[in-house]
Parts: sequence; C-alpha cells; structure tokens
Amino acid sequence: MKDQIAVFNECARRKGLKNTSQRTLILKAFLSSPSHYSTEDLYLKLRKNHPKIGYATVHRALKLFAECGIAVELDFGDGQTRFEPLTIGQHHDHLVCTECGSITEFSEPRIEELQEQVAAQHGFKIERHRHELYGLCSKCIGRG
Amino acid sequence: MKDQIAVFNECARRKGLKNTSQRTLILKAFLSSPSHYSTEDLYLKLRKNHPKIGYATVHRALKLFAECGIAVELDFGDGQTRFEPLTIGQHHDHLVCTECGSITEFSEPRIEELQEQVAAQHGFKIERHRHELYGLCSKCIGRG
DNA sequence: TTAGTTTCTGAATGTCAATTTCAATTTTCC
DNA sequence: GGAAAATTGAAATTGACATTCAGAAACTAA
Repeated sequence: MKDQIAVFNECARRKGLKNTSQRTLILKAFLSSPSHYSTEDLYLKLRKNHPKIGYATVHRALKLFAECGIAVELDFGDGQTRFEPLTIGQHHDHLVCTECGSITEFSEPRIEELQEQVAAQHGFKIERHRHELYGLCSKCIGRG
Repeated sequence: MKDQIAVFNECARRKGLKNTSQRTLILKAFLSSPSHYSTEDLYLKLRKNHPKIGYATVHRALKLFAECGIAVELDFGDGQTRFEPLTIGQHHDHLVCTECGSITEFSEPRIEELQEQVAAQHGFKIERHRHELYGLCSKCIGRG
C-alpha cells in the first residue's frame, strides 16, 4: 500500500497535479480494501462518511489511478467497470460467480505460457490479456 | 449454416415466435459472413439493400440469436457488443489487435484443461469463460 | 502572509450504445 | 376473410461514463 501511494505521488508530481483531501481520501479507501469496486460502489461507500463528495470526483480519481498504474480496470460484462488495486508483479485472472457475484483471483503460469505460444504461432505480440471463468462458486454450488 | 437455421427455427417455434421476412434476412446476413458484427455494423450493412429496416429490429434479432444459442455475444471493451455465429462444438477464443481491430480466433485445448484444473482447485464450476489476448497482429507489428 | 495562477471539485449536462415504448403492420390460425 | 397475437421501426428512455463550468482550494513566488 505504501508503495502504491509512492507510485501515485510520483505520477501525480509528473503530471503536475495538486494534492487534495478528496483524492487522498479516495486513494486510501480504494487501497484499504480487497474489493473490486465500481465507481458507484466506492462512491456510495465514501458518501457515508463524506456526504459532500461527488460521483465525478470518485470517477476521475479511479481513472487517474489506472493511468498511474496503481489500479486495473476490470470488465466482467455486467455493464459496470470495476477497479482493482494493482500490486506490482502480482498479475492474476478471475473466477466470477454468476450467482452471488463473488470474485476470486487465480494465477496459472502454465496458462500464461501457452498463451504466449498461441500468440507466437500467429505472429501476434501480446500487450495484455483478459481471462475470466464464469460459473458457480463453491458456496453457490452447495446452495444450488 | 443449415444446422444453425434449423436450431433457430426450433427455438423460435418453442418460443411461439412468428416468421418474418426481416428476421430471416437478418439471420442470413448474420450467418453468411465470418465477421464479428456489432448491431451497428450489421444494421449499416443491411440498410444498403433494405433501407427500411430498423436498428431495433436488428438489435432484437441478434439478442434472440444469442438466446437461441446460435450466436455468442463478445465484448472486446471498445463499447460495442459484437455477435459471432456459433458453430456447435467449435469453441474458440480471440486475439484482438489493438491497432487495426482485426480479430483472429484461436483454440488451445491445453489451456481449457488447465482452466478446469484451476476451477476444480477452487471448488468452482465453470459455465463459460472469456479469454482474449490484446496486442499487435503480425501486420501491425510490421507497420510498427 | 498574500496576491496571483493553476488545478480541483461537484452539480449539472452531454454522450453513446443498449433497450423499451407504442401505434401501425404483418403473420398465423380458424 | 377476419380476429388474435406477435413484429416492426421511429422515437423516447435508460444507464454508465465522460465533460463542462463556476466557485473553491492548492500551490508559487515575492
């Protein structure tokens, strides 16, 4: 978390951005939870203690975090973009429960390797990828 | 293609839908091309020869095809949903060029297998998945 | 500290694709 | 042919994201 704040501050400095209490607030709330927040989610959470904060401010901050490389934008196809704090070197993909919406992370180097092979076969250079498995999580299978 | 029309007709019958010239037209245009159409794309293409056709009609037809299992909805994160004809048993994933937008299909059973292993480790039951590699296609690397 | 400059905030508004509405039309079935 | 039901397509609505703008706050230099 300290690393991420440092990275963000450096990025903000480079961009000539000012320090504002709102941005600090949003950054801390964002980093302090393992959640996969949509703008809406984080906005509603922050409003509880900071009723004056604006949706646009939260939205701009999250986009900024993504630009600075301390957040990744996720799209699980439900019409809402989610943001996840990015810990350097901790790439992972997601298991998304279609029943309860829970999100679990996974990482499988052998898949990444095969991906590279596939790309190489097509003369394709991978910049990024998206790999999501949708289905029922262990809890929802039980309830099934 | 005949299979898909048969599947669709059966699905339409079950749903108590009527046969209309527009839907037939849209279905044929959709199946007759390997493209990954957005509603907009297909609408514009159809309008050339059928100026009276409506956007909503095309949109409804494509959603219906997806419901009937002869099309899959794709979202490459560019703000437009694309539809691809689904040939039974021919699952594949996509390489998406971020430069020219070209879409190439790939299939790698070993990745599918590893996916299942990952899911099993988490007690997760996969219903569907999404796996996309974004980057530069061979043509765009050359132009680079 | 203070004046001056620049950025930021937040309410409101704009944008864009997806979706819905509804009156007119078409299909289906008797 | 005619009634009932579904479909069409223009227009309006929705919903998420993005932008605008006037006032507020943060920096900068003297």
